[in-house]
Amino acid sequence: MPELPEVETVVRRLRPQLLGRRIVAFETRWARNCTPNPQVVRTAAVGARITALTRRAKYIVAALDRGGALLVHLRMSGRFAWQDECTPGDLRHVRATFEFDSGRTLYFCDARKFGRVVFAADMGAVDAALGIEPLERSFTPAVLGELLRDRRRRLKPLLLDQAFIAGLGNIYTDEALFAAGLHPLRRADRLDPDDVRRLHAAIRGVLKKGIRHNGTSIDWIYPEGRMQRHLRVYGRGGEPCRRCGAAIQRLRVGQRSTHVCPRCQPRRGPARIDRTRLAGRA
DNA sequence: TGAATTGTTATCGT
DNA sequence: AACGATAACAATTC
Repeated sequence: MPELPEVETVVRRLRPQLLGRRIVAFETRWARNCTPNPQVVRTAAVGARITALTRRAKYIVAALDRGGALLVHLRMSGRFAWQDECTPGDLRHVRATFEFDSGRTLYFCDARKFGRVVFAADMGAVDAALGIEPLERSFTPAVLGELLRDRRRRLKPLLLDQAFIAGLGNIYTDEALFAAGLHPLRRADRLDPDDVRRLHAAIRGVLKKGIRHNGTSIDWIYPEGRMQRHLRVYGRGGEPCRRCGAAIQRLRVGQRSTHVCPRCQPRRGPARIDRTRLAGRA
């Protein structure tokens, strides 16, 4: 399930191959995946040149010289594969094809058909619907603190909300909360400044590490990453915490499997001993 | 056979 | 009434 680091890895690999290329043909083999519809996407795409290939949240964004942008969301199982490099597995799940003026054809393969190909005439509207980019300079501890302050949701579903912060999925959310020592059920507005600082550093830390390792491999869907060897809690239910040895718990939060170390991530803030008050009572 | 996966949407409750 | 929680949904693999 590609998240920010996996999408970033895909974008970086594809960028030199797609930049400046003109799309000469587009076909979809699964009309429902085209937004708003296949006709609009094809009309916008065919004949257009790609002037930039970037990432916004978990979207791959191809800016077009004729205006607007082509967006691809991989969702659960989307992958790109060049026609001449396709595996038999890819070939079974081709949902859309892009032919370029280079003569090569790029397949969008997607076993579960959740992926989306979107034409956005106004990228500003897309942008406005998405939360802050955690790796941009504007994402500071102070900004995160402000965003959290007036939210009463539990941390885990809030961090997964793409309109709140862009790019985190189940894996990196669990890893970030562990790295910050915060329980996924903690309420957003109950963090103290030090909690916020640790969460900010943890989010950026796990995402950067993910990108450095080309993302996390997830069975056949995304085989190229190495980040899975560095996961501290995700997928480790019942195994000992690498930091304290306690058994990692697997729970369900907002219909998502959630992994937590009960000792490193207490449900309430760490029990700090207030010595002045103890002294006063004695 | 059912559990697991993502993000959006609809619905219900506070 | 706005926000939060919850369930359903799309489709497939192991």
